[in-house]
Amino acid sequence: MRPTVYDIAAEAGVSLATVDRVLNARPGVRQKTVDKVEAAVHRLGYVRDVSAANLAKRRIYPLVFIVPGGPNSFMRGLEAEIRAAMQRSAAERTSIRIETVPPFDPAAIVSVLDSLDPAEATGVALVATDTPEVTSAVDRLVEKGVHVATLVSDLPGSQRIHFCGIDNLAAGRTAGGLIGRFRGDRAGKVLVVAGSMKLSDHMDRASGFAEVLRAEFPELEIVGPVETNDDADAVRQAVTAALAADAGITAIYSLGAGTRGLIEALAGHVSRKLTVVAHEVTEHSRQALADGLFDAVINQDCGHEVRSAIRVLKARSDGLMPISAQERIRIDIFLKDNLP
Amino acid sequence: MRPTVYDIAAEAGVSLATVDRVLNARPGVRQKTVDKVEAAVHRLGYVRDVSAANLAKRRIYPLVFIVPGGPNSFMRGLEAEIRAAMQRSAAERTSIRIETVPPFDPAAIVSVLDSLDPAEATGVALVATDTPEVTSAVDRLVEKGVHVATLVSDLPGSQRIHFCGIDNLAAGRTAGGLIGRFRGDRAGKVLVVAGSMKLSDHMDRASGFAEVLRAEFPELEIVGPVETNDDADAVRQAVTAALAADAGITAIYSLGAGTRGLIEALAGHVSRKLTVVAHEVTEHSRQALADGLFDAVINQDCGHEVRSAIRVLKARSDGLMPISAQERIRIDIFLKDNLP
DNA sequence: CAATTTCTGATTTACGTACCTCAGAAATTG
DNA sequence: CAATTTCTGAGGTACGTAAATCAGAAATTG
Repeated sequence: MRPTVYDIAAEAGVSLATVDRVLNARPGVRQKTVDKVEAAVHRLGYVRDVSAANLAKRRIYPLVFIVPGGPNSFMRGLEAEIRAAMQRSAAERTSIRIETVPPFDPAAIVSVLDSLDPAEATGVALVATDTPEVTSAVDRLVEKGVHVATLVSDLPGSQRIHFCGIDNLAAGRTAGGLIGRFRGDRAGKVLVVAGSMKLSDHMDRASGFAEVLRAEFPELEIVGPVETNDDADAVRQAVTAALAADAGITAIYSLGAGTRGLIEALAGHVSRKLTVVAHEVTEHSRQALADGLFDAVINQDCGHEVRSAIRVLKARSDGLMPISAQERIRIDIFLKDNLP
Repeated sequence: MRPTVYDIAAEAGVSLATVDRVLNARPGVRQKTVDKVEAAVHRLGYVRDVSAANLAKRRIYPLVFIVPGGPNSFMRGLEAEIRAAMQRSAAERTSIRIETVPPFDPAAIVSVLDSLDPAEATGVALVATDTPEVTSAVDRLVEKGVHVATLVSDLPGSQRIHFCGIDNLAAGRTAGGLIGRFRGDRAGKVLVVAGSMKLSDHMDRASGFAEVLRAEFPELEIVGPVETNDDADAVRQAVTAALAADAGITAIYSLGAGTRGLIEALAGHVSRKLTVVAHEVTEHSRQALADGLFDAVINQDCGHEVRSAIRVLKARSDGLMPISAQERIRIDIFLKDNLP
C-alpha cells in the first residue's frame, strides 16, 4: 500500500496541516519542521497521487498552440492532430486553443505571445521562426510563469522548456547517408531545396546533410540550397530552372515543404533518373514514393509531437519531469516498401 | 463544466444509485430505465472521470510480462524497459511481474500462461513463439477474462487483443528496399540469416524481404534463410561457411539476433565489401554501424513497446479503446549518420 | 387481491489530496 | 516578563466516483 499524507504526518510527528503546507510550499512552517517532513517523505517513498490531487484541485490545463496557417500540408496535418487532442480534452483535463498565424511572420508570433495571459495559459506550444524577436518574446512569456515548448522547429537560444520535434541535424545527416549510398560512388551534383533559413529545422537539416556529404561522399557536390518559402510554385520553378541549367545534377534533397511543386518539376524531366529524398509523408509525397519518383521520404510523426507537447506542458505545470525517452520524436524513413 | 453523475441523475429523472448501477453494469435495473440513463449520458456528453473512479475503486492493475531469458541483447533490453516501468508503477497504479522463460520453448510459455490466475493478473504481455500450443493457451487465458497482448512477436491466430510491435512484413520489405537500392542494379546474391521460423516476426521479415527482391530487384538472388536460433556462435559459423562456399554473395540480411556472431564473421572477410543490413540497435550493432561494417540497422523501440503494452492492457481493463495512432510502433532505420 | 419478487430512491462512507478556519502553542521581541 | 508575532494542530468541506445498505415503490405471480 503506498503511503498517504496521513502516514507522512504520523512518521514526521506533525499534523496533517503541516504536511500539507510543506508539500504545497505554503508559507508558515519553520525550516526545522520542513526538514522533518521532507525526511519522512523520503523515508516512506511518498509520491503524491496526481489524480487525487487534480481531483481536489479541480485542475484543468489551459494550453495554447501557435501554428502557421497557409496551405502547407504538413502544418494542416499538425493542426488536425491538435484538433484530435482537443477531442480528448475532457479526459485529459486540458483546454486547448489554437492560434493560427501567417507563415514566416515573426512579428505575428510575437504579438500572439505578448497577448497571452498566464491565467488563460499554463502552457504554450509554438512552431517558431528562429529570430531574435521571437526568442525574446518567448523569454518574456517564460518570465511571466508560462511554460513554453517549441514544436517542429526549435528556438535554441530561448528559455523554452522542451523541443517537441526531431533532431533535424540527424535528419539532414540521414538524408545525406541515404543519397550517398543510393548513388553508390557515382559522382554528381545534389540540388538542395529549402523553405527558409529563418527556420532552425531547415538550417539544421542543410548543415547535417552537407556535413555527411563532405565527410563520406566527397564525390557528390551540393548545389544550393535554394530558398522557396515552402511555396509549391516557387519550388517547381526553382527545380525546373536548376535542372535545365545544370546537367550534372543527379540527385535532389528537398528539406522543406512545397513537395507538390517538386513532383511537378520532376514529372517534366522523365529523361533523367534522379535520386530524390524529401521530407514529410503527405498525400503527394506518398504518391511520388509509390510511383518511384522519390526514393525515400523522411518523416516526423506530428501526432506524436502534439501528444508529447501536451504531456510535457502538463508535467511541467505539475512540477514533474516527463519520461524523456518517451518524448524523443523519431526520425521515420519511408521507402515505397514500408509506407504505412 | 463537465457533467457529473449527479447531472445525469437529474437529467434522466432517476436517482444517483440507479445511475451508478447503469454506469457500472450492475444488475437490478429495468431496460426502460437503462435507456433513460443512457440517453441522458449521451445528451449531456458525460464521460466518466477516470481519476476519480480509480481513486474510489482503489484500482491497481496487476500485469504480467513473459519474456525469454538467455543472453539475447535485445531481450535483455526489453526486460530493462519493463523494470523501468516497474519503477513508475506507483504513479501508474500498476503492479508488474516479470516471468522469464527459456527461449524457443513453447511448453514453458504454455505452463506459465496456464498457471496464471485472473485475480492476480488483469493483463498479460508475452513474447510469443507462434505455435498451436501457445495459441490455445492464450485463448484459454482470454476465456478466463485476462487481457492478453503480444510483444515483439505476434500470435496472429489467437484471441490476443493487441500486438505491441512493428509490422514485421514491412520491416522485411524495408530491408529489401534498402539492400536493393544500396546495391544499385549490381547483380549478386543475398544471404538471409534468421533465428527461427517458429517466430512470426522472423517469418514475416523473411517474406517481406523476399517479396520486394522478387518484385523490384530481380538481379538479386536470395541464399537461405539459414536458421541459427539467435545464437551468436551459430550465426558466426553459418555466415563464415556461406561466404566461403559462395563467392557470389554480396549482401547479407540478418533478420534475427546473434549479431555479435555476424560481426565476428564479417571481421574475418575484409577482402569483400558486403552490403549488410541487420536488426536492433545494441552495443554491438551500433559499433558495427559506426565502423562501416553494417550499412543499416532496422530497430524497434522496445521502451515504446513496453509502455504501449501497459497502456493498452490498462485501457482494456477499463473497457476503453486506446488511441490507436499512439500505439503504432514505428520501424526505425539507423544509418551511421543518425545513430541516437 | 394478497404475496412475492424485482426495481428504485435516499443516504452514507470511502478514496487521497487541497484548502480553509480557528484556536492555541511556541518562539521572538521590547 | 508581557506583548507580540510566528508556527502548529485539529477539524472540517470539497472534488467525482464507487459501493453498500435499507426502506419503500412498482411490477409480477399465484
